[in-house]
Amino acid sequence: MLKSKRKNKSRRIGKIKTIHGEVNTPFFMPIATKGAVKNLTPEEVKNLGAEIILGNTYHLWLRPGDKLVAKVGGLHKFMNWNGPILTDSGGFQVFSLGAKAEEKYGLNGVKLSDEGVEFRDPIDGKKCSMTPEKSIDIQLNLGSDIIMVLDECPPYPCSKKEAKKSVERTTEWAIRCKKYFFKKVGNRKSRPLLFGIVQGSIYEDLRKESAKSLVSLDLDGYAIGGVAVGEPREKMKDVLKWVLPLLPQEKPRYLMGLGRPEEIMEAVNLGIDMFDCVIPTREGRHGRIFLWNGNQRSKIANCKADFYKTININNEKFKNDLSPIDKNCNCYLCRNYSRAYLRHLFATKEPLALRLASIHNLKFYLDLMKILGGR
RNA sequence: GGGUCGGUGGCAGAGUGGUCAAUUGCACCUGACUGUAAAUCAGGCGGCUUCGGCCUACGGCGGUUCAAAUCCGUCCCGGCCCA
Repeated sequence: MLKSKRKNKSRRIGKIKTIHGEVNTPFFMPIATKGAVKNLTPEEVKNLGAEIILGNTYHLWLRPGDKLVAKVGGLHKFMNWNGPILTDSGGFQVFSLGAKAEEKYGLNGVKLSDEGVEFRDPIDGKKCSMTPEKSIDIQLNLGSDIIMVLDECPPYPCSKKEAKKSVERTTEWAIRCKKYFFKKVGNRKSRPLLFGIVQGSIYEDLRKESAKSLVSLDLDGYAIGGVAVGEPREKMKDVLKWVLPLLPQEKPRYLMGLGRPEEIMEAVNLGIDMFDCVIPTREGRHGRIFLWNGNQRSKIANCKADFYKTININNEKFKNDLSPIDKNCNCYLCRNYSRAYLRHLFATKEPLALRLASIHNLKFYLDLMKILGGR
């Protein structure tokens, strides 16, 4: 499925086969949590160079409901995206809707047990419970191409005791997911892929234990989760160095939720194939724009982190700046509009600002992946 | 002309003797954002500072008081009512 090329021994270039077609690695998945990449049409996302997107089990289960999506023929049809879709399992919401959210918003968070997770829907307060089997069911109903097992993503910092517990639970849940998945899928020739998620916080033995037990399950691919949750950057690199050698060469590796461009570059160089992150779209909506910095290709080839910079287009200094956003970019925004115009759109809260910023930042990320993949 | 209510920081609008350089909202400035409860959130927002304070400010001027955005007099300006 995957082969490695180039001088850099760890860096890999290959393809992943899914029901909805092949995807070239390394790749970045724009995030369509609720069945839409915010502010963009699927056609636009595709034209920016995205080959695969990510949807979320938890959100789509609550709204509009996986049954409805199944009824109309799956998420692809429902949202009019005919490329591959990876669905996250809902495990991350255990983390993101957890204790911190409770503190901050005064809402009930989540209750974890060996059986599964009990959530309270933040929008209407309704109690919902998620189990490994339910997560698989939902993802199958959505028609996902790459299904993630339900995992427990602990916050940072996390005591070793808690991290150990979460690894054990994540492994146990992965076993249940696999069992249930194949019970449902049977021997179908064309079936979704099922990925495991390595946890273990910043503890070497736990990370390794997690990776080994998941690898023994012989899943279709492996993700590394529980990173970029507040730990020091060096720790994240350590995690990759501990885990990656234990993962099978021929199977895809997915670094969940990452990241900043230089983090992605570093991770690709260490042997990661798949990424997803809200940064380009969310930060774009907040006015942060990613810009290429000169000879980006050679800089990336030389692993230099200064191949890009960011600006906050809201800053006053751009008020009268009639120059293009990024003269090294040929996206719709950069071809047609000035910095002053984009700033004006943000300042006056014109929705077009969000679209243009999302288009540009996603193009930046997707172009980065092309360069990293030698495409 | 008479009566009446009011004039507060870019705007709106609190405060009605000391705890007021003055609540709050908007605007403005800056920052954060990593498997999206996120077009969100946080901080700043008179000037100077050796960071302890100092100076100038609640329409103008003049008073009362140890002390006034707050009380009194007067003038200017605005809204409403009566002639």
